[in-house]
Amino acid sequence: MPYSEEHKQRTREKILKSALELFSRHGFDAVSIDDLMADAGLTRGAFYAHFRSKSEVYAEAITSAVSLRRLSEWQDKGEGQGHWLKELLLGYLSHEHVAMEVSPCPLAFFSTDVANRDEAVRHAYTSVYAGLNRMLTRILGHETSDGDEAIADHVLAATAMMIGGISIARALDDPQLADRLLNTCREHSEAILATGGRSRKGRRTATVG
Amino acid sequence: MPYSEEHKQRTREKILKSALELFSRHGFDAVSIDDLMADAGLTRGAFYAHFRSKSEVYAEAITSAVSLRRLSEWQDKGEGQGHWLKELLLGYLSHEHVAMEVSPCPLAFFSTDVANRDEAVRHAYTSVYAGLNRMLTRILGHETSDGDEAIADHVLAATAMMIGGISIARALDDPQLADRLLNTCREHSEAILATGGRSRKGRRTATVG
DNA sequence: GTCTATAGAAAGATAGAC
DNA sequence: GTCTATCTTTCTATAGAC
Repeated sequence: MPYSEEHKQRTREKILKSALELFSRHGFDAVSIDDLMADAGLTRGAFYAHFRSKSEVYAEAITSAVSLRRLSEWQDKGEGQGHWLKELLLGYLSHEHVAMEVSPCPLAFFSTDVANRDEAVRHAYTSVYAGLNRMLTRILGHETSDGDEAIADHVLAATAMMIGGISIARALDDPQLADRLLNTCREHSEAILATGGRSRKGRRTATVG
Repeated sequence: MPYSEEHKQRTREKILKSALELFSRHGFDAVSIDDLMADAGLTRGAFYAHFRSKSEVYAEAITSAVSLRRLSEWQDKGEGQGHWLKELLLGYLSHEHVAMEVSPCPLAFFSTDVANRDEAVRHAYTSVYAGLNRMLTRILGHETSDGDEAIADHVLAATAMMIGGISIARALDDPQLADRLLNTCREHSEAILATGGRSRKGRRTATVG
């Protein structure tokens, strides 16, 4: 065959990178397969050698976007947990993230769009969301006896504030208000994560499938 | 003229009601003007006697959806503030809201979609969002000397968690996880609103245009 | 104000050459 | 694997009758 397996893999990743960028910037329906493939440096026809449908590439973009690996590396840096947490929140709730100067988080940029898509897309979103919260719970040392399947309630609340904060900031046309929103979400979510839910009655955790 | 001004107004409100419902359920691009007008009991052609474009009806749907009036009434009920707050959060972060059995909040259901639309839409979203936070700040009695233009930072953080929580819950395909998410967001946002930001350094507030 | 008819553009997905 | 060509559907917006 004239194209190596490795070449196909590289092309696939190029398409997924364009997908994350374009779907984040314009939404699912506003991006055509023409747009997507042009951004990846190819044409329409090549698309279907990699994905069966537009919906499939959307789901794959969600799954492949979140580098949980990177989150894992952070915890092993040996730096203080407080410092690590501050860095994470500073990066996530930042103007750079709103302006997409860094890789956008699909949990925030796709959220309302995902609710309107098919079951496979919603499942991909759920997996990534649960994975992120599981990882954060573990890194912060708040896991229960259920092992790394556990997600702490206060982590869910904190990530909801983070995702909500950046989503709203992106929609606002008032930079000053967006700025205040990002700052206060950063402070409050840090407080929630740092206390480890200890300030709340019954530090409840549970497992998810 | 064969149609009274009152009749036109009623038709307009019917279209806006359908717009909120359909745009919430399917997203901006997935709703055609045909769909919208059919839901309102009319046909395509009548649309342009009420709105200049699809984008305009979207912006109007955001503005007209949020009944700040209702929020005002609540505060005058004379019931304890804690009880009032609990009711608000129970209604907002509920399955009924996710399932759209009550009128959906465009701040949550439109958020990522608004970021991709034109300036008028983003301005409508910003106005409604600022108005909600201003109102909550005032009702909770945390306003500053700046008057009712003031928005308290902790209110911004709490509404971000509320909006983020319901947005994510809607996207998830795991009802159990969605349930836990709604509950923990309710508890945490209530805690943030109830303390009035007193647990945080420098209870900062500022004005917005 | 509301209707039907239509113009004009663009979309998702497939077919077949290379 | 990637290309161009095309089928088929759907959309926004306008025109003109009532």
